[in-house]
Amino acid sequence: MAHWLYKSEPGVWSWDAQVAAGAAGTYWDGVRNHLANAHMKAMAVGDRGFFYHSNEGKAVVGIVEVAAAWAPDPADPKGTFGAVTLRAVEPLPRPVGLVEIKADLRLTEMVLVKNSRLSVQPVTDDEWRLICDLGGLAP
DNA sequence: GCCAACGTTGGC
DNA sequence: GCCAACGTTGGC
Repeated sequence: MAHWLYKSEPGVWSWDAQVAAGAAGTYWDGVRNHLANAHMKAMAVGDRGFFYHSNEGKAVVGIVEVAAAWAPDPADPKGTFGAVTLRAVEPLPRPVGLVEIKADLRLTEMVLVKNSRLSVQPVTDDEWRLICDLGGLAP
């Protein structure tokens, strides 16, 4: 099963808001980047991902999973862009900061480090295990 | 608040 | 179809 990372500015949509949305989850709309869109199209229900706070916090704070597969965004007249539905699974006992990720020589190839602007990113199995470990979770 | 990196737009 | 200009993102 593939792993992913979703960025969100906590001032706009925070981890707490995601948790409050409950098991039904929320439609991750607003993505207008083709690569991010393609990643969401590739997701399967049940795929897990990291929830990352950008700008403020700058840390992986929790785990989410895909509750519903990609569907076109009604707000996009062309139907090109869409999103999956995400629900919160559990918080990281210890958030893993960007500084910590950048300092770890095993994580230098992470998309978060190499292409920090991409809002939805793939995460390798190794990266997944490492960050879960750093965050105090069993992978 | 600045600026680098990236994506998109539009003129040619 | 190229590429310069512009807007946006996000780290610092």
